[in-house]
Amino acid sequence: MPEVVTRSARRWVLHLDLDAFFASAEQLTRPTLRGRPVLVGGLGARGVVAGASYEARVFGARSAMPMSRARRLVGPAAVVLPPRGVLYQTLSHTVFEVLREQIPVLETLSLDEAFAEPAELAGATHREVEAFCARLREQVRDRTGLVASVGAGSGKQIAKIASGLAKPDGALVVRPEEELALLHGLPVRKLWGIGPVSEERLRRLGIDTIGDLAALPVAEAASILGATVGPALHRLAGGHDDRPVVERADAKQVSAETTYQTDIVTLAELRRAVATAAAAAHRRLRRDGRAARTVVLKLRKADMSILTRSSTLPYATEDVATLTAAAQRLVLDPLEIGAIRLVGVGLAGLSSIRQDSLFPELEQAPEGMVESSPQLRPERTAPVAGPRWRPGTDVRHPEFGHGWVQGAGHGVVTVRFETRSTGPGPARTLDENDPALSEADPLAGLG
DNA sequence: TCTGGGGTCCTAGGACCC
DNA sequence: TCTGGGGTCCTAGGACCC
Repeated sequence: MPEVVTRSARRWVLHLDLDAFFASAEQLTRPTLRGRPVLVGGLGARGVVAGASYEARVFGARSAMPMSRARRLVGPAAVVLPPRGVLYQTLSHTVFEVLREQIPVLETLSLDEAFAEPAELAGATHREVEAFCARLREQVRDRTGLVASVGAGSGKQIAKIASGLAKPDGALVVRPEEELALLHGLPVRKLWGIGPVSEERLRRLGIDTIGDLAALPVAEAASILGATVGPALHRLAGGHDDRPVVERADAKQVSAETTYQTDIVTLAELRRAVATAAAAAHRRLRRDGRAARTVVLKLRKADMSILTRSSTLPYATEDVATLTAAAQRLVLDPLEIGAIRLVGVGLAGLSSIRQDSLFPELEQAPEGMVESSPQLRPERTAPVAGPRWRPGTDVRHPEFGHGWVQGAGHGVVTVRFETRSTGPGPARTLDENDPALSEADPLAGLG
């Protein structure tokens, strides 16, 4: 047994969170959008908000809200854009790189959040931690143009709560002697791990604040919230949080799912949708260089209930035909179970069997040519007879440079020519068939 | 006007083995 | 003709996170 080092040094955990990340990334690369209410998310009838700028939040728009509702709240000034995942991933990567230059161990939670426990802050004073956080925020802003808020405290829970309170564009370092009072005054829902169901269950019992939860006997917390989660949350509510900050492990599962504009009602349609989802999930599997043993089919019915079926193969494989066939064997007939709005395929039981090949180009064979029928429109695609250019698309013009489509229709397309460094650019209306106009890489907007 | 997509972890029952 | 207990794997569902 290694010797246990008892440290009297005060522990400081940081939580960094980018402010309105998706919307800010749009405003960064498309200067015209700065100061305007931006909604990022699905554009179709079943779309939801993935990110809302602070200008849009003023009207009550929020993440996870149906886009139609957010649109109505914000009104005609709303700028609605499809997500540009590549851009967000690239910016996120840069932000984490900046952080890693000073903090070697980083626990990323998502594209826009990370925990850190800088060794140099062990035993630091409140003032020193504040200075450190200020420096981090400044560096993120200087190097990426993005605004991050930072929270700090003696553990992950308090650090995360602090960053939430620090938003927008702030930092909050909670003194150890102030933690309990801060924690106990907050509603239980603020505790990481208490969602709508647990919140309601606690509310019925008159437990509204984190302080109320902490005052409960552990056994009662366990009976309300579960034998594992209950005691864990009870400890957090009492301010006990010694969970370490560790690098994220490899993903345990990859998946791909699509909500369709109109419900799937026939077996033939469902089979095509499963093939599409399996192919997309397989692309992720291959990108990660992994093989999968378990295939999970996920169906969301029209009533929003979720049905899953899974099957485990005798060995892990990266073969798309084998994995797709396994998914197809799990399919249920919509005529029997009812209309289906979402189809997903998950691949689990992952192992990294990828070996370096002498002839890697031989493995770059084209994807299985699986296409959804014209009737099966995923949420993200344009209407069948829509205009040639979709709003939000990145484009390039040899004379005007990089830009993005603001609107299209009636044979013309309006393009805003600008990037991060140009400042607000001019809008030009061009013929939709203008041969000089071509689709461009979203990352060109970072120029 | 309804409710995305990508994940993690927990629970509980049954099969199967020793 | 009765009867245990532990461990592991698999499956299905559900809560929760951003």
